[in-house]
Amino acid sequence: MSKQKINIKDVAARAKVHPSTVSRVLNPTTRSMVSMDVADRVQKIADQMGYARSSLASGLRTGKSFTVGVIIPDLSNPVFPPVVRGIERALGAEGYIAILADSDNSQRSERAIFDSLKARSIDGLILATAHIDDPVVSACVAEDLPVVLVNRTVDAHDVTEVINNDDLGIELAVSHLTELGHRRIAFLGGPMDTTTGRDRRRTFERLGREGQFSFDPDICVNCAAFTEAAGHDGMNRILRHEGAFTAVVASNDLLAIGCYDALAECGLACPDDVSVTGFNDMRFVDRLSPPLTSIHIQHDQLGVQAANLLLEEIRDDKAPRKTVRLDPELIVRGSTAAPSTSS
Amino acid sequence: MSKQKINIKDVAARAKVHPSTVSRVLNPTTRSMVSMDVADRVQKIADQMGYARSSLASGLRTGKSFTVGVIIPDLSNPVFPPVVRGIERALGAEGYIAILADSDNSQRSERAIFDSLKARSIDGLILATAHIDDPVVSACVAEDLPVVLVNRTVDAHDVTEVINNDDLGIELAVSHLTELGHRRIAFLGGPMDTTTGRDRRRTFERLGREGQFSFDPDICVNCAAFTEAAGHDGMNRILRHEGAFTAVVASNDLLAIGCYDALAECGLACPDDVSVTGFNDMRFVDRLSPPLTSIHIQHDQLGVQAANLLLEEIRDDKAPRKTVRLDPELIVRGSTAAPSTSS
DNA sequence: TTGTAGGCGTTATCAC
DNA sequence: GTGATAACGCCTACAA
Repeated sequence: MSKQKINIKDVAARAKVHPSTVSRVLNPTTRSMVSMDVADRVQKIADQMGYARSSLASGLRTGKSFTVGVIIPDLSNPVFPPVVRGIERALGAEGYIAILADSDNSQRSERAIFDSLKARSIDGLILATAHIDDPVVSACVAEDLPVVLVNRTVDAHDVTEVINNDDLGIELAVSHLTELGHRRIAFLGGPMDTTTGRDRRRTFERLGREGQFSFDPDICVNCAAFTEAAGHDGMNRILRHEGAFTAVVASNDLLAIGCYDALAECGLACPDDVSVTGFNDMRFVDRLSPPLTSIHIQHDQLGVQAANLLLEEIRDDKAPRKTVRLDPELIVRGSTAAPSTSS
Repeated sequence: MSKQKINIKDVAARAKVHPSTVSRVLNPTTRSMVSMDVADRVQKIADQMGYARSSLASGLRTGKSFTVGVIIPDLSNPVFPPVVRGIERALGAEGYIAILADSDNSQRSERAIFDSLKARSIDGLILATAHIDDPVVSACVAEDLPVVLVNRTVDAHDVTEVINNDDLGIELAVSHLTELGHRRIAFLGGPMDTTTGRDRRRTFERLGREGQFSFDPDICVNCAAFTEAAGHDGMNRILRHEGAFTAVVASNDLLAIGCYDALAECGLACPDDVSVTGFNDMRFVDRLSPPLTSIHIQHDQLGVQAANLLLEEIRDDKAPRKTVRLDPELIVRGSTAAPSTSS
């Protein structure tokens, strides 16, 4: 049975060489130090015996664990699974694995997770949880732990990040609506302590001030979280105002879904009475009724590039911090239409 | 700076005690062996210095890593994220963490992932990927690695499993339809190499033979995968047959969505022409058009219980293998209605 | 090219 | 109750 864990010494004994020789053979970097015939023989025996290096022991010795932490704010938000898959695929290709943790949108548990990850001597960290002012990010920087932010970023530090071009995203949404003829546009924003929440709102305001439509702060709300419930709530706040509007830009698809609910409760039809745009183009929004016009972000690439940049930094201390900004795309579906002339 | 990792020796030096004493203090199990005052002092100093035990070193010495592997067939299938969250929550509460891997529905990569996990000396494994005959499960059993299957199971081994009561699920779907008056019911099944695929079909057939409706193998197909595309394809195969039917039982929500597409392409309306039931009640199926009648399974509990049973087995070699079968619930929505009298 | 020896940080075991 | 010692499995100067 392979029940019994076999180690480098066992292999050495069978191959009649010293354990260090076996170590050298099994290590791509040092393999060239050993003669071809011995190397082949050792390799064959190791395979036969089903030897597998203990990453604990080798990690202890070398200080590298080939393990990366990944913290996600909410795995049940369909934006993240594809990002996670991208991360895993890219890491796996290089022999790294991911410890995944869900912070449940709580900064406190993010911190706790971070501490627990540190104790496991991870080689690096990918954070999808960044807040504008984020102690975990600061800690990584202070401790020189390689870290890459994905989707969201922070203000303070020079940290590698792979984010969506949110300016472009909001521009696409707004110009789509203005081209349809909308002039009074409401905004359903996200939490202002995240860059995605804040920056999408900023861009929206800027476009308003630039005259692309008539900006009215009364119909621009910030939601407490990127959830359907928060979107529902936020939309109700907008509806309470007098300000007429013919369209809503939601800064996230879940908010848009909450918006759908609030509109329906008021007897407003989408897109006949109000057009709605989402953001992220998460899975299944094409099957809502009406199918949601949204801003498609490159979920997969977000993950893949984050992982690859992290590996670069792990391998090279001095690798410069980078910012990758991926361009999104407007996907027009049934939730947007020209404003009805009657309104 | 805490940049410099501090270890048990550093703490010992500062506290003027032997490293083993520090180890004893920091270890809940052995803390009682040391006098209260020394324990307190050491603890305080350790906290001050920001000491964090190296889980690598301690794992190497003790043979326990407090790490569990989790293999998921497809994280982008919305059934799994809540299961994963349940797993993580339960593991985290006990100081364990999860290495998550997505096998991409491929048995080959499942095997590769398994090997890579083994090398990381995980304490146990949770598999959501089980096939009826699964070499990875066999390997776990052979090597005495604690393993828990979730959602799907295997035939051959006596392995702890946390699964949905699929018999009940199909019964709920079928009796809902027969109560509505349906007599000719089609079946859109999953891959026959998974227990979920096979057993749901078996139950469906049994109910047919028992006379609950008229069973017709021509309108019962097995899909190659639990995906929309496979469901679409499968439904087309059903539609090609002469056999008239007024309802479809899909053995998974993604298949049901594919079914929606195929029906729409044929100009058949749901539920007016054909009623459809899904299975899993994954997130957002309540927002499809029409909202999908589905079998709600306890996603979260599936994960939580799997994690807890795994912890039991990790802690006690001799813990008996258990089977937990969670009862699902029928959620009636807009995709089912009485058959139209015209058909 | 291969062997030797020491240590990564922790803890089990023995001795005091 | 505390200290000393060895070992978990691996890697890497250094020596031969």
